[in-house]
Amino acid sequence: MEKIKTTKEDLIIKSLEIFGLQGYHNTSFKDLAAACNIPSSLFYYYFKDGKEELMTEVLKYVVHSSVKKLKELAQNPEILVKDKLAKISRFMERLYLENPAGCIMGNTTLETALLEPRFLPTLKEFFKDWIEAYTIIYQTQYQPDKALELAEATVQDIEGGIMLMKLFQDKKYLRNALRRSEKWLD
Amino acid sequence: MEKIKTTKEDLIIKSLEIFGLQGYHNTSFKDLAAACNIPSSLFYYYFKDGKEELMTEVLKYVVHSSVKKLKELAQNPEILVKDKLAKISRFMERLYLENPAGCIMGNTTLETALLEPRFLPTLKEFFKDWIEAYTIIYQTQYQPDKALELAEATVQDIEGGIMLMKLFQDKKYLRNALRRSEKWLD
DNA sequence: GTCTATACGGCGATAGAC
DNA sequence: GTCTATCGCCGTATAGAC
Repeated sequence: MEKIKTTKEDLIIKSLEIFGLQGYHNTSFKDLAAACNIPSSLFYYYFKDGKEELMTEVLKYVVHSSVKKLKELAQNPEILVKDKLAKISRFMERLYLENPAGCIMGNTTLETALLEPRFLPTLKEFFKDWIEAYTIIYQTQYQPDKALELAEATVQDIEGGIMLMKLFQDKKYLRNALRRSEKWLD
Repeated sequence: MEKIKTTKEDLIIKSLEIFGLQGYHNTSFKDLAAACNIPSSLFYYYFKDGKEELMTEVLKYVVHSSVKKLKELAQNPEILVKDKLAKISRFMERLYLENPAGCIMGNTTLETALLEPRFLPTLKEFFKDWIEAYTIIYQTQYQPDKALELAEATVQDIEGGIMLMKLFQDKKYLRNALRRSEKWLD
């Protein structure tokens, strides 16, 4: 019988949700503590530098739980190229389509890129890896330069789609972007 | 000799700049007051409901000073269709290419769409008008449905491009999006 | 219209008991 | 590891003199 205890990862996962919904600056330890059912001071035991350190770990968690898997999928030689794009689209739909927060990495980029240098490396890694995953796939039918441009355009289209989806509460913007991303291969 | 006095529009324009750089929640009246060289309490004379009302007027100002002009341009019968797209691209470059804040409407959408219902109508109007402007132009060579989809894709591509430009400090993302927007016509 | 002064709450952060 | 208590600061907002 496992002892039920607070783990760092639990705090990160719950904080991820709250930061996604409310944004970084607008979220207080009181909000996070309420969601985690702990006193807010306990966060300083796990994250001694406070909110900035917590958010850094939240962003790193997102990188490792999403975009790293995307890259593995893109590099997997046992999957047909056409199927890879379909799988990535379904992965995106699972991540974003039912998530009112949208993409926390996009949110945090626009909110903090000019203000919090500590988040930049992780945010850059996220988008770099994401673009790389698409580039790998597009390279099977395009020259490297063209594949990179298509990958960048796809990521931009998707992030813009998540923005419009959040604003208009209409899933078509993300769905259409994913459809367009698949259209480049056949 | 005009008397130098504080006008509501001066406050709005200066606040627009600060909100763009720092975000809505992270900007205090102290920040705004310092930038405007007035005591922060004076904002309550011009905007009795405080920060929320000020931001609402900032967003309305952006709609009227940018996207409304874009629509006029798109509808102007005296300009060649191909030139319209080039003019819009140059308009976008002027607005965003040298602006570290990026697009305040995109920033504010991601930061507040779930939290501040008062901003939603103006944010929606901005993106609706922007998409409409492109739709009008694309309709000269495409069916209405296809023109709308191209317009939505263009706006998504540009907003995603502004995001990546802000993150990587590289103008290519926006430039490429604008180039792609022009590629659909000839 | 513009200012000074201030109330009041909430924030991040720390100390220290258990 | 987890808790209670608390500190000092900064946020929005208001009162009222000029």
